[in-house]
Amino acid sequence: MNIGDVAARSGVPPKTIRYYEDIGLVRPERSANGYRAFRETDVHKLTFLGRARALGFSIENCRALLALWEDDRRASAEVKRIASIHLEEIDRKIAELGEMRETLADLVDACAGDLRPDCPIIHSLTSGSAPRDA
Amino acid sequence: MNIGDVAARSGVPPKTIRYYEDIGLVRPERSANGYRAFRETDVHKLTFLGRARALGFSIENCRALLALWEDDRRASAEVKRIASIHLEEIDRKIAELGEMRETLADLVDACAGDLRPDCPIIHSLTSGSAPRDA
DNA sequence: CCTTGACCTTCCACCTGCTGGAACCCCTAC
DNA sequence: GTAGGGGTTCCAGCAGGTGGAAGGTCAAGG
Repeated sequence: MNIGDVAARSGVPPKTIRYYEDIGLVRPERSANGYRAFRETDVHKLTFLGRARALGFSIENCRALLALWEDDRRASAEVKRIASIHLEEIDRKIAELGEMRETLADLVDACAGDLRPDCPIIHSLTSGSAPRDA
Repeated sequence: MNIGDVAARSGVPPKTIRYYEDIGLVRPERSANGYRAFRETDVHKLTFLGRARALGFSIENCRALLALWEDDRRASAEVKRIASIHLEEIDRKIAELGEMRETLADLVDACAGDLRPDCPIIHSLTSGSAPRDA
């Protein structure tokens, strides 16, 4: 199977597949003409990678998950551990973005958005106070 | 004022300040010895930048906001426009992370996390089905 | 006067995770 | 034979810094 077919079937773009080979996530064979020759398992691997990436797992986590995926004698605890840590990280990011959102929404709300130069957003970025009062 | 003092007062690390000079966000003078010589306004600018970055504004948005900050005749509408667009982007990111979180939380929840190899997380990444039932 | 240590300078490499493009090869169809 | 749609390699670049090496500067202490 050529890279284009694999890309179509796994949903991972050819460029990305080549990159994944580069960093050792997949190791396709080579045909006589120099083309990468993928097996069914490679398609499965890449699909797996695509899903893991879509859940926000880092490449390094993907590498670990892939190893566990390939290991019949894995302990599900290890998978759960990786996923839990990642989940916490996502929660942290959501919290961080949520705080940004709150502050920013308040500022946008407080700004008249007209032709006058006076602007609570600029003011807040300058002096660091949120426009809670006023 | 030397870069260390400015860093301490603005909260922006020296390395980052140099980088900001590199990309033209600040333009400190130079002392006879070659050291960067910052004025009070540079401290204010960097503080402004630090706050804007903390709110997640991109460097290019920061550049635009800085220009508006320096323009006495700005229209607050322009500031609000930039902030609103950024706010929408944050909302999109939060939504995206929220979806990841949901899926991942379900998976983590469904995983026994013991010594057995059977794992809904791995299974979901393999076959694409969430463990809604079971 | 010399040294020590904390500054400062520049430049270059690295991080994450790809993506775009150039220059080239291969294979099939017409 | 030639046009097209594959494939290949390698190099550069995105954001937004960060780390480190090699070296210059300056104030204080011996």
